[in-house]
Amino acid sequence: MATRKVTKLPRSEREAERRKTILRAAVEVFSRKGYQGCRIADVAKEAGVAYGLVYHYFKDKDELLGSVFESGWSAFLSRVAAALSHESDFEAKVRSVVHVAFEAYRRDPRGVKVLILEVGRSPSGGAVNRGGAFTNVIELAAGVFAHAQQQGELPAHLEPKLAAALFFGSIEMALTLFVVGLLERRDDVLDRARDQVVETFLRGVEHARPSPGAAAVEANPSEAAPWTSAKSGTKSRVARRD
Amino acid sequence: MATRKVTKLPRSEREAERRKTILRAAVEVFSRKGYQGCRIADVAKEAGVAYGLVYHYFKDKDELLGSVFESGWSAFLSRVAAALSHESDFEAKVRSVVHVAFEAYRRDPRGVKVLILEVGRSPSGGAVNRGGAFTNVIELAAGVFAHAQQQGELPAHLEPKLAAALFFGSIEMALTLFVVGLLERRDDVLDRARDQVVETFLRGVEHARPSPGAAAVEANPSEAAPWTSAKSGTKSRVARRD
DNA sequence: TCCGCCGCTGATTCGAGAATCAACGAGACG
DNA sequence: CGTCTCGTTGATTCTCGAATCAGCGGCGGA
Repeated sequence: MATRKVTKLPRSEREAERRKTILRAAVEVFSRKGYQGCRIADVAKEAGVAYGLVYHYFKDKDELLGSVFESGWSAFLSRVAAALSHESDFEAKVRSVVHVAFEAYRRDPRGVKVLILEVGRSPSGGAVNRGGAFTNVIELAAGVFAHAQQQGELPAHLEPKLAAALFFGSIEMALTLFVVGLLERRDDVLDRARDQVVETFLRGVEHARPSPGAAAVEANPSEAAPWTSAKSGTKSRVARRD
Repeated sequence: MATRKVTKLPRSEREAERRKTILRAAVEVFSRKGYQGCRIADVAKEAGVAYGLVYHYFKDKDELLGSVFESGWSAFLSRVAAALSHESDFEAKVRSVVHVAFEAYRRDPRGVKVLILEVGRSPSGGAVNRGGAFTNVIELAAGVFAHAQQQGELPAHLEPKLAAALFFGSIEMALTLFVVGLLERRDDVLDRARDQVVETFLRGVEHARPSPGAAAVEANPSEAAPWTSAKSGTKSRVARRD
């Protein structure tokens, strides 16, 4: 968007730029039509380039979609890894990973949607090793849980891989609520949801604590039930376009 | 499987039987190749019928796949509803729904895989109203949670829909572990996993209690860590073929 | 036993979209 | 300023699978 052809870029940079443009367009189309449903022609049109150019940058459809997935997923993975390395105690780690996931969604709902809707779902034949990616996060997280168990921060009888699955399953489905529009994509809603995910995972539904500052809200009846969006007018209508 | 053509059935019943055969075949192929990836020819071959017959029973591909989804999903929904109506207190409801889900997986892994891999994931254009189905369960469960809140069994500050999402997200991802082969599909593993799902959801990872009878196991070192399957030969290479 | 209906067959048709390729022209380089 | 390179174009070709349809034969009824 920003750079029109006005700015002269050296050959190589212009090329890399093109490639990224196509990749972005692919994410866009992919998020609308799904892995199998999208046509190369759509991607080309979305990117504003000729049909054939897509094949100049990517061997075939599989490679294109593979790249889309790859770049999104590795970005997410590295953010998660970074978050984990910044924190030392278990609760903080859990909190920061959830934070990363929600932040990613806030930043790029489309991209997250693509990842959510495709990871681990689709025929084993596909070029993209989604199954492998799925396995990776699960095992990364499982390592964290196993470590927490050794530190005595977590009951020893839990299976770490399963704990990891419950963790990411919660995050994924929570984000799915937003993706499908059951919850409104609004900052305050996202924040409270994030807290509830963390609390429920750590302490269970029965003992989940309210979001920090929720007490204040509790005292103010007019803002009492932010979930049910009493006054529809406020921000409402976030530009739905998924 | 059981009935060959030996047993003479009245016309109408034979037809209904055929229809079911095709539906079953569709589930099978569908679970292998995915919604978009499967070809009608595959379904016909799998069912052992002529290509054209598929079109005799189903208007087109979409209707076929819609029926597959519909029948599986409605069966699941009614079991869930039944389970809910049998129990009165909150914990029991949670436990029994998880039980239903795991039981469904035990009975028909392929079918569950299809539901898991397709529900809520795919372009909104699809004939099947998967999104609607997804919304349905979430809202069914949300009702249960809201009711529990009124009974004081659950903190009032939780958003019921989100709680429902966390609940089903946990179940789904737990089953996914089995579907992709990260956990072995064995009765004892399934049982323990089921308990851990319930416990983690109700009380959180930090306070999840061991499975009933785990204490007994705890006392017996040889059976100590069934998760990590000390003796390697046991689990290893689960016959990946989903 | 014979007739006619209709469940069933699978080769054929048809369209959609993936992948190719020959040609064009803008920038690089002398 | 001319030429050459290569990014770019989009019509063309080719593949693959959805949907059709004309006819066959098993089954039930008379």
